[in-house]
Amino acid sequence: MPRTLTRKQRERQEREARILELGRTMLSEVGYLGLSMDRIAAEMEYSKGTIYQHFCNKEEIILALANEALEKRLQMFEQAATWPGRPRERMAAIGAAAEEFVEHYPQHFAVEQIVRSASIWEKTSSQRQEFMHSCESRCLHIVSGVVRDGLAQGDLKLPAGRTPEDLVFGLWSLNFGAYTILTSSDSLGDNGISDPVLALRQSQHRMLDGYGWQPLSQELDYMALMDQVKNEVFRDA
Amino acid sequence: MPRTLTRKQRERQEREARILELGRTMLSEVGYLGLSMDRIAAEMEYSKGTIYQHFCNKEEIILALANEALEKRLQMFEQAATWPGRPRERMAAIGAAAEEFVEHYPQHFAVEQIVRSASIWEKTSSQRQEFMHSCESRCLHIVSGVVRDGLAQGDLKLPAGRTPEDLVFGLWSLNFGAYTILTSSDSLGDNGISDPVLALRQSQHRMLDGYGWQPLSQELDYMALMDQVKNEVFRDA
DNA sequence: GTCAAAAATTGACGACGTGTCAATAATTCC
DNA sequence: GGAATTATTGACACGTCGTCAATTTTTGAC
Repeated sequence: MPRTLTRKQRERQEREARILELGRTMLSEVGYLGLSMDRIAAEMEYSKGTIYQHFCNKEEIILALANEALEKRLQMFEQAATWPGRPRERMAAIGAAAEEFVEHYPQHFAVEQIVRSASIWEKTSSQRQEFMHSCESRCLHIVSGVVRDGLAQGDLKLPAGRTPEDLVFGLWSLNFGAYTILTSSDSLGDNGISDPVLALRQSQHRMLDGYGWQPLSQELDYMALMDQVKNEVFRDA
Repeated sequence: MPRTLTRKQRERQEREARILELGRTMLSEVGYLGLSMDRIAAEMEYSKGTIYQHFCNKEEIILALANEALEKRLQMFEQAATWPGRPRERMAAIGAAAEEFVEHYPQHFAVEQIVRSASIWEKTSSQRQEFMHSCESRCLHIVSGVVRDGLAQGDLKLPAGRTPEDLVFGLWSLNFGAYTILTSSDSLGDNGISDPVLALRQSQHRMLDGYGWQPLSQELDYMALMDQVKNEVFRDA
């Protein structure tokens, strides 16, 4: 047989993909609590036992979805980091990728939030945990690489004792926090925050300005650049 | 009767306080999923029905705890905002308050995260929801007030069309995101982020520097100032 | 002090969820 | 064709939520 997978194995994979597909939909529609193995089984027209053959608990499904999300974002970051231009422009491109990710795969972002909050972690296999760590780590590495390029070119200086990763941690926190608040608060407008996504962009760029990262945002229109990146790099998505 | 509350009413209040106390402990020990009305009832040596007299579901308990947390932080922010000094120093004082809050009431912060992620919101009474919004709003107002003071004194300028609230949104996101990541990730150290709390401080100050807010962090040691605020204002806590 | 009305408390119950596993059905391969 | 292997099933034990009729306790009028 020249095939690497038997028919059985392919069917199994397809079914697993269907479970994840359904899981993602359910998760974004009814949340973590609404996601039930019983309902997945009913919807798929398989018995519960069969579903448990694939994922030994709810949380495994969720972490598998989170891993898909992280992989997707990693890929988008890798693409964004190749943007031609000075390091600071590439940072803006990554910012655009982060924005695009949340906008285009809202369920993916929702899964990330869930994994960070509910006590899902303990119930999952170390294999998937390691995969998640690895994605996170590589993602961080891409961004800190751009910071290192900026440092090498003398475009910015870090305070004594601070690493590129510390700077990235700030950007990461800012992004994660902003989108978490954004998706879980319906009263931002009432509090004078009419365009939180724009506010997030500004905050990011002001932060980089604060590190003295050239060219500063007075010299270059990063808002326009980010729109351009979203149009040119991620237009097909 | 000179008393405003009857014995019955006082007993009721005390029991309610005990429920919340127990709820807070359980929540931080076993998480949202581990918190069960059955267990609360057993632990309190009352029947389930009695507990339901106080809170008509799990989520109400959690939101009540969240409200306590928000009230506590509001109080700390109010205190911090009275710090004598220029607006930017008062911002640093508020940053110190935020830090102190998370460190000193970790369960409180954990509750906030839970409310923002799990689908708790829909199941709760509008009364508690409004209280939460009100706390949030007042908290924001304190901080944006300091920004307005800074603007009035000419210490910073905002980009065209941006409100003080947009700036505060950035700081809020940064803080919330950082502490969320911090408490839900055990691999930060492996990724070169050895002191995330310090990284958060830096990020905040760089962001304010980016807005050109005087005095800049090169001119004034905000790290020392924050430590001082924590020692002098929040020493007793 | 007595006792009926009101209020508080109880816990069995139905509905639903998880994860298991002996029984059953389908598939493989000799 | 049929024994061995593998896949699938769904009843089951257990746990949780929120309800509500039944029971106990408290109240206050006499």
